[in-house]
Amino acid sequence: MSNKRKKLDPRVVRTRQMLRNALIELIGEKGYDSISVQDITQRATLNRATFYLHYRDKEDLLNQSIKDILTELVKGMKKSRLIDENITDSNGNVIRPLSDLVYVFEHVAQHEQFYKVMLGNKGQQRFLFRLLDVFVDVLNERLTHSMSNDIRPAIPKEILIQYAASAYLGVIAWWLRNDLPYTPEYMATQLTRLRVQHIQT
Amino acid sequence: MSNKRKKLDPRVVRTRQMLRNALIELIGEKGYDSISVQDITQRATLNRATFYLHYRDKEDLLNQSIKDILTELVKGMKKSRLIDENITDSNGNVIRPLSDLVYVFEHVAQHEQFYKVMLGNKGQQRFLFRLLDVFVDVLNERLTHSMSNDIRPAIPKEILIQYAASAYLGVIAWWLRNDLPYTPEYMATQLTRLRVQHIQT
DNA sequence: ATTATAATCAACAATGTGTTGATTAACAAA
DNA sequence: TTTGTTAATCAACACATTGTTGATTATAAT
Repeated sequence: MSNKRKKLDPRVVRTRQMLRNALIELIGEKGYDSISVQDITQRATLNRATFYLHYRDKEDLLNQSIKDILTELVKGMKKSRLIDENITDSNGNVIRPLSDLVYVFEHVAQHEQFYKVMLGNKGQQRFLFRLLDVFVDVLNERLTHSMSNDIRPAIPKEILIQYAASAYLGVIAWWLRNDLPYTPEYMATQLTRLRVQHIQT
Repeated sequence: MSNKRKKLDPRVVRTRQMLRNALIELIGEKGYDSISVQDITQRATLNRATFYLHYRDKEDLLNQSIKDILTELVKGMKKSRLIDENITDSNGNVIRPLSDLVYVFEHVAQHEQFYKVMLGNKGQQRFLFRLLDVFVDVLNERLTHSMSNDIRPAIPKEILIQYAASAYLGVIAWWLRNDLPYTPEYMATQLTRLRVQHIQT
């Protein structure tokens, strides 16, 4: 996560981890709004004053957590994308999923609780939109790389990207709501299939 | 909106409307979380006690507003959908948009401030998901009506629906963020085009 | 004009906030 | 193991927000 010039007191690490876990738990239970700093420290079995030693308020705590998770996601996707080719066979059928999409689902599965809460009914919309931005960026890169055969009537690129990025997000949220009923590979394959129908790889 | 057995004191109507407007304004300004009942009544130039005469808390106030808007949306979409045929020409090209989609964009434009706030960064995720459900329901109806030519490899219907519904939602949110750069008809046409690429009308 | 009810106002206990200063506990390095 | 450093605890603080109350004023309907 965050390297602050080599030194990091284990007590600090422990405390922050406990606060974050407590926050996520509580958001899932009663929603972000009705949580007090008291609630968080109580759940984390820490003194309330300790909280203010690390974070300005619960807002601050949440933002830190979001930042860490998304940094990991972006890094992982970039790494996965290096090994991407041969998505379709000679008939244009999808034979394997885009590897960065697979990574996304694996990453989400690994942080299931966090994503379940944040992409659920009681989550924070800020996170949802920041995640959307990650997908938008990725799609933007892909689309600028491959603007070849334009057969279909022109749909503004921006709309196309928003369409697809939101669709990804929605499918992921559905996957979480249903307790990950399919494997990451399977999910990524479905999205890849839907993708090639309106975006030329 | 809501007809409560004919009688509705004009003072009540006025008060509730002022409270709702104040809430939406404030959500857009500083986010739902940091709003106090005091803030709301102050903005609405009403006494704080008056608030509790109408709503249990700010949660309650928000839920009422959401309910009213979505009821109007669903009703309008149902009405529009009665006049739906001849979407594509003989070549399969989209010549006009699905009429209920046009209505959606018109409705959103009419309540621009509300949707801008609720589908923006500081909005409430609850609303987003309830709106998503509206789209899911519509798509579900459509898909059960027309399960004909299955050429492509099977993608679970539920995934397909979540994909499309989320995509709609995302495009609408984008449209709002960019201050409605296209007409409702144009937007609906784009979505209709994207639709026919993976869902057979 | 009279009756009903909505809105105002001041006051209330209860809860949460953010901060402080003093104390105890845990860490890292010699 | 001892020692200096820093993290965590605890009690206490002034302050803001909450939800409710009872009495009063203002507005609507007949």
